[in-house]
Amino acid sequence: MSNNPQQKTPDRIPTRGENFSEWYIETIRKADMADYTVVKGCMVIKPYGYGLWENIQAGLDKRIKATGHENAYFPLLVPESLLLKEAEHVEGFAPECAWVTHGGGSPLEERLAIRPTSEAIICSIYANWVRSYRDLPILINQWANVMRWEKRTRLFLRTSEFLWQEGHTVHRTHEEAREEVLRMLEVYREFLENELAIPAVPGRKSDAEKFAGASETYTVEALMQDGWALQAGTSHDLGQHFAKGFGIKFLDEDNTEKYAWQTSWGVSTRLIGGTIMTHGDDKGLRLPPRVAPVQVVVIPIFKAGLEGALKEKLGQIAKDLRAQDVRVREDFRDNQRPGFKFTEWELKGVPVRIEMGPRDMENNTVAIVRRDTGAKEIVPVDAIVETVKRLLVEIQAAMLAAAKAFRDENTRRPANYEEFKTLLDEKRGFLLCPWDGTAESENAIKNETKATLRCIPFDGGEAQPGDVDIYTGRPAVARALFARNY
RNA sequence: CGGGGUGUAGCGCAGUUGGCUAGCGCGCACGCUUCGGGAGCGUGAGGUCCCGGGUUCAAGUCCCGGCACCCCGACCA
Repeated sequence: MSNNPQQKTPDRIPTRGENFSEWYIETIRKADMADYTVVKGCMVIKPYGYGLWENIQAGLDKRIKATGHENAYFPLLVPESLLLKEAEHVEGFAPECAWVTHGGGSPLEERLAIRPTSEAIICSIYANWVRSYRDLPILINQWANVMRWEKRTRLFLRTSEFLWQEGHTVHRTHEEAREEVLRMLEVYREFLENELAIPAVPGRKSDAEKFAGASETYTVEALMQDGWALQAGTSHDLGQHFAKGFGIKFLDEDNTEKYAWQTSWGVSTRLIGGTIMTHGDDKGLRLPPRVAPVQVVVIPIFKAGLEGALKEKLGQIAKDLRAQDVRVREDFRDNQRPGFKFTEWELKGVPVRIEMGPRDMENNTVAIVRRDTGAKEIVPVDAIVETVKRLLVEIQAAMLAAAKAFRDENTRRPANYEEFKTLLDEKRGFLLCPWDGTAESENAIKNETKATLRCIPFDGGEAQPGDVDIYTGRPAVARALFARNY
């Protein structure tokens, strides 16, 4: 629906400045990552988007296993009676549940929720598994789809069905559970930083923003290029709430029966949206090399009579790179011109492009172009592997550095509420300010400015002497990060 | 679930006070010439005009009802 049909050229994406949200959607679709389907909020994750997800999965799965967890799989359907066992939990999730009411043509005796998250089903099973303190801890993760009936959906950021991993652990003591919660939050933070080049801020959620049924929720909050915050991952201290609701009890060493302590933690395909909004530019995606489905694309510049020789030469280069575990795509299509291919692969965010044409053939060189800066260098063929490997590392580091700089520049400390509102309207970004710890203050700010309390950061979240709440003026108990959020 | 907008070829759109065989650009197929930053020419394929009813000699166009999607708000990983 263009309001300016005369000037809108097909197949080009809007700039981020013109309309960030349109830029986001168009980039995803033009880069061929995802598509809409007939069911509202249910998207197809196309191979290129799924390839990114697979790389995210691989990197995270490795870390989850390295911290002692195993994968398992629990059922999709949750009997309503199980969902009802934890009061706050059901209150939080019931409104967005999809229900199965019929099976094989007959009404079911009890309707079944399609899991919006798996605490209920998993806790009901854990209750059977736990008898003794010797059965603990239980350290299980699952990769699954979940469904939440969202009123307003958006590719990758908020879809009715989405993919995620959810860790569900059971512990003997609260201390052990708390360590687990913080350990996994740190896994997320480190993963985001080192794989996705997203510098997220770890911290604790306020009571109002907690997971339904948790004692405490911890989060890693990222800042998108439009100044809106994105909750990138959460880790919950579930206390004994679910253990009590589902009867997860064990006989401890001292021969007394005790309720277990639990955690859960997850990240979702939303990370794909976060990666796009952190790094993309007006040419399209920019994918961090470590997770890019294609790290290097090789493109021949054909000249009559040289097609075969160019393909052979580039094929060998691709092979040499693959031998070093570089993910390479050869674009040998003869129905597209080089310029078209350059644009297309830039749109798809491939970190490095290698071009070879007649001139290079003659000189035994290639042109290597990096996606993040556009810088081009001519490199002798026998230096390609080394150059590419160096560039992939450099690009990853440069992307993280740029994202960090952006986050830091856009984290501000308003001196008073007036400045808070002005900064929010004019600059957006993170606003770090003293908070009195009450929902009253938090809600008032939310209602008046649409900024929510994203977290009390681990680093910088302590109240300083003399700090007073940015809204109420009462003595502050912490410094909290506020932002408008996705 | 409230406010606004839009539904015409795969995509982006035009279509006059109701009128003839529903158009244009891009893309797609085929052919030739091309290829170092979105190629040119030629030929061609492609349509339940969102759905259902109504008015009319005649509906993409007017009327009524429905549906879907998008944008803006309230709820959320």
